[in-house]
Parts: sequence; structure tokens; C-alpha cells
Amino acid sequence: MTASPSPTEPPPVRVVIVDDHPVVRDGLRGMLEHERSITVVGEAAGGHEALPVIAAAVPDVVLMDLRMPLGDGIGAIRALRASDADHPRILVLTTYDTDRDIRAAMDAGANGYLLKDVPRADLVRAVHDLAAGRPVLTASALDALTGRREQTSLTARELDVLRVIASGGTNRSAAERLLVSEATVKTHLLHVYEKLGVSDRAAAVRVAYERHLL
Amino acid sequence: MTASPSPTEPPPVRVVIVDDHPVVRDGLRGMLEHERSITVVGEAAGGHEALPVIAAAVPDVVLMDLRMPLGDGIGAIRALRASDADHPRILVLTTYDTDRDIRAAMDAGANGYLLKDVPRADLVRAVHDLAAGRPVLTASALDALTGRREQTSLTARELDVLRVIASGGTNRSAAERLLVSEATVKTHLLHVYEKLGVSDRAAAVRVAYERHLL
DNA sequence: CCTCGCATCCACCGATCGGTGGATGCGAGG
DNA sequence: CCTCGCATCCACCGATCGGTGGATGCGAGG
Repeated sequence: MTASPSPTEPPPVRVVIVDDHPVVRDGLRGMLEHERSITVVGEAAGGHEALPVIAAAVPDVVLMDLRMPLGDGIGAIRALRASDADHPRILVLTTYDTDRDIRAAMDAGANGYLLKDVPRADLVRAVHDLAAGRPVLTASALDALTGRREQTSLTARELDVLRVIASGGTNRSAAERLLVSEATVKTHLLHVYEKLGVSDRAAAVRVAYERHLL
Repeated sequence: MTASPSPTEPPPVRVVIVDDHPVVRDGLRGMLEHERSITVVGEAAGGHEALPVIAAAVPDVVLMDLRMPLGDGIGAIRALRASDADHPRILVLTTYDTDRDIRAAMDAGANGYLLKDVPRADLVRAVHDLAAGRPVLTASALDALTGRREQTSLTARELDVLRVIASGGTNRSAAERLLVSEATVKTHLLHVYEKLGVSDRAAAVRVAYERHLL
């Protein structure tokens, strides 16, 4: 593990890990540094901390979580892409498999999208693929980007209404809270039901939780 | 890290890790073996695999997840306790903070209960505490065991009803499905609302998901 | 011009929900 | 005997929901 690369080997891929959970950061570091061809050159607990860490370490690949209290991944990706459209290569590694998250990440400039239950060997291969310039996507991320996946994106307003309803609000109280009419709330809800493939609010809340929309 | 213990140091605490996610297993291994006083002597991906691994490795401490597809933690704890009431010391490390999980784990014979967002230093201390015979609990686990925490355990029947409702069932269809009257369904639901501190089904589903009851 | 999606809104109505009165029986524990 | 919690059940009723008819305006893109 500490052996110098032989004269015929390329230098190890330099990786920075950005994730808010210590267990996950350590797990990823352990997985990657088990490979002689990869070296972890930095870690950060959130998007805010990530930018200076990456600027100092100059990695080839960044593993980026999305939802972190101390600075979300999308914002960090955007900031990185503002200064260099191609480097470092950014792999989003997250628990969220929603169209919205996948799209937002790729639109912001990520080069790959994987879920955190990825087996060790697949993660190592993904890092090398990224370093070699190849994209890395789960099958569902590919479907989301090519439109083959059923669209379940709720608009901001629809989510507003769903949140109030999930907290126990009636249509009437939701209307008062969101400063619209009850008819508007109902319209939004009917759209939510249609998009999520359900017929009532309880089921809508369930699907929203299962898909990490809430 | 590979140095032999000096003549005045106790032998390292031997630990086996049982968790279905590779990232988590590696993260835990990385955290623990960063300590010279701890050595990871085995890993398993589920309760079924854990028993022979533990029998072969004879650890001082087992870190055990609860809900794993290939054999749950409770069953594994019970099996271990059937052959030795005190060894190895078992620390449950999980994302679930429900009364039911905490109680089931401790009743089965676990010696500690922590959540997976535990900082590195706290986990290391917990392993040493356990090896020294001391219990290790989160504040909420302690409250759950001493009854200071508000009881939110739903009965089996209440959960049956909640599941049907979360799938979009009406009270009437739930009654038909569960072979009871609609009045019975309503009674169960009212009890669910009371226990979860909500007033309607949508909010009940939300709380159930937030507490991993569903 | 058109269509589309978003956000907003109205009226009506049958179905359903949540709440409030009750009730029974059973087993466990004091 | 009692109380308690669980599971089961009834009737009534006002409030709310979901569905179904519509409608408007705006901006974007063809």
C-alpha cells in the first residue's frame, strides 16, 4: 500500500471525498486506498468545506454527496464547474435516486451518478472510468436522463402543498398558509396524485417518502 | 498500526462487524483499526453469515446492524446469547431509533445501542466501554428503556390498518381487506393518530415513515 | 397563430373522514 | 372483585375530500 509505483505504472488517481457522515467517509477511503492505483488526497464534511479542500489538493476525481447540512453538493459542483468545466471529474455518490436529484446533479456538471450501496469493485472501477474521461451512471440515472423513466417531478408549488398536507393540514389550512384559495390547493393535490399514481393524500405521502421527495 | 503491543499494553479489543452495506463495513473497519487498541477480526453481511464468522473469530465485541436482508440482527443476537449470555459483547449500530427496535435488541441480549451517525471518537470509546463490561446507550435509547420516552408503539393490528391506509385504501376497503368492520378500522386509526400525535391519515403516514414504523 | 405547463381560481356533489357517544369479550395482573 | 389494553363493533353527524365540470393569465417554444 505504501509501495512506490513501478516505472511502468501510471500515477494513482487522486480522489477527494465529500460526505457529511464520518462512517461513510472512512468507508470510502478504506475502499479506495485498498487499491494501489487510487489515493485519497482529501476529505470534506460538506460543500462549503469541499471547495478549499479541492483547491488545495487538486484531485483527479471528487466523490460528492448531495444533501449535506454544511453546503449541498449541487452548489459545490456548480462552483467547481464555474472555474473548470472538466476537472476534477465529479462522481455523485448518494442515497437519492430521484429524477430531480439526478438531473440537477448532471446539469450542474457532475460526470457520474452512483448510489451508496454500490459494491466495492464497482466503485473502484467507476473512479478509474471517471479519471479516464468516461461517464458513470446507474441504469436508473441513465433512464432518468434519456426520458425513458416515468416522470415524477413535482413542481415547487406542488411540493409546498404536499408538505403542508403531510404535516396534517387540511386543504383549507393549506390554502390559508400558502395564501391561495382552497381550489388552488385541490388542483395542485390532484396533479400530485396523478404524477405519483395515487388517489389520496395518505398514499401520496407514502410515495413521496419512498422516493425521498419529502 | 502493525506494531506489536508493548509489554505494558493490554491486547487489542477484537471486533467483528456485521452490516449489509460494504461502505459501512469498510468505514467501521477504518475507524476502528485506526486505533492500535482495536483490531477487526471479521466481517459479515448479515445475521446468517455472522454466526459462523463469530464462532471462528471469537471476538470481544460484535458491531451488529439490525435490519439486513440476509438474516436480521435480532435473530443473530438471540442465537449468540443462547450459547453465552455475556460474550461477545454486542453493540447494535443502526439507523433505527424506535422504541420497538431498541427494546427488541436489548431484550435479545445486546449490551449497547448506538446510531450510525456516531462520531469516530464516540464509537471507539463505545467499543472500549463494552469490552470493559459497561453498557453503551444513546440518550434516547436510555429513555426508551426507562419509560421516560413517550410511548409510540403501535399494535400489530394498528400497523396492519396503517399499512393499508398508506397504500391508498379507504376505511371501507381496509375493513374488507382485513376482514373487520369499518368501525373497527376507524377505532384502530384513531388510536394510531393518538399515539403518533397527529389528527389525520396523511400526517400519520409521514410520522410512520420518519420513525421507520413503515 | 398555436400548444403546453405552470399557477391561479369557481361551483357542485357524492363519498369519505374524524369525532363522539357508546358497547362487548378476553386475558393478564393486582 | 377491579383495571387495563387489545380487538372487535354500532350509530350519528358535521367537516372535509376527491372528482368533475369549467375558467384565467403568463411565458416559452414551434
